[in-house]
Amino acid sequence: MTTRQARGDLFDPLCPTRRLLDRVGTKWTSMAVKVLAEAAPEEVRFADLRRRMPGVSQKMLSVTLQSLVRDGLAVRRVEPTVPPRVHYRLTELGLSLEVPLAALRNWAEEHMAEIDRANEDHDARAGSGAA
Amino acid sequence: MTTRQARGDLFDPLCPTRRLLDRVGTKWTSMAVKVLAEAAPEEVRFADLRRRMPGVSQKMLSVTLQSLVRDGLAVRRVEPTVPPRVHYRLTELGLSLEVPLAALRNWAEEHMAEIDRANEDHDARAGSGAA
DNA sequence: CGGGATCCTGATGGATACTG
DNA sequence: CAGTATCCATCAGGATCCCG
Repeated sequence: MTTRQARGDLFDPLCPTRRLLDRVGTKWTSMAVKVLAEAAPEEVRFADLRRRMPGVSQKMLSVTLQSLVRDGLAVRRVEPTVPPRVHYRLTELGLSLEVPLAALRNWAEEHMAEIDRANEDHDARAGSGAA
Repeated sequence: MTTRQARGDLFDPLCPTRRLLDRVGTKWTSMAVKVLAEAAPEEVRFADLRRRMPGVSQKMLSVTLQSLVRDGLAVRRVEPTVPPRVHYRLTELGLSLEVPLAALRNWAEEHMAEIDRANEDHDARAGSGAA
C-alpha cells in the first residue's frame, strides 16, 4: 500500500507489522474481514458482501477478496451453477486476525472523536504564536 | 492514504476504523508510535527517532510526526537553543493507541510467516485446476 | 453472477537542495 | 539540528466495458 520499494533495494525484510498494515490498510480489507467475521462460520456470497460494504465496486471487492484468499485469510467456494455463485468465509487465520482488528476498531470508535477535536484545535491555531 | 474521496461526494462519514487506518497505515506512523511508546514517558529527539527508524528520511519523519501532533497523539517540545532541539513524546491518547497497535504487531510477528506460506502455496498453483 | 482487462486519476512518499 | 519546498516515480483504486 505504501511500502513497495522503488528499486531492487538490498535489504527490505520489512518488519512484519508494516507488511501486515500494507494488507490491512488497504481500503476495503478491514471491512471485508469484519463482514466475513460477523457472518462466520457461515459463508457469504459475493453479492451479499457487496451489499454489506456500501460503496465498494465489483472490481475492488473482487481484488480485496483475492488478496484475502491469497493470504490464506479467506477461502473461496464456487457453486458451478449456471450463473455461478461464489461464497467466501474466513479461515482460522482470518478469524484470528479479527481479534486484534476488532481491538483497533474499538479504539477507533472510542477515540476518533478525540482525534477530530485535536485536529480542530490544531488547525484553529493555524499559524498563531501569540496574538 | 487510500480513502480520500474523488469528488465532494455527498456522504462520507467514513467509519472510524477506516479513518484510523488511513493514519496508522501510513508508512512510518506505526513505527514512530512504537519507538515513542518504548521510550515513554521519556521524550525522544528528532535525530534519535531518525536513528531508531532505519530508512526514514527527514522529510517523511517530519511529516509523520506532524500528523501525530495534529492528531493529538504526540506532543512536540522545542528547546530554543542555537541549533534547536526538538523533542517528541506520546500523549495519553497516543499511549492508549499503542495498546491495540501492539496487539496487531504481536499478531503480525506470530502469523506473517503463515501468510507468506499461503502466498507461496497460492502462487504455486498459478493457474492449475486439476492435474 | 462474478470477475477480468484497460484506462486514468490523485495521493504517497522518495530524493534533493535550501534555511533559520 | 530540524524543517520546508520542489520535483518526480509509483501505485492504489475508481470507472467502464467485456466475458463465461
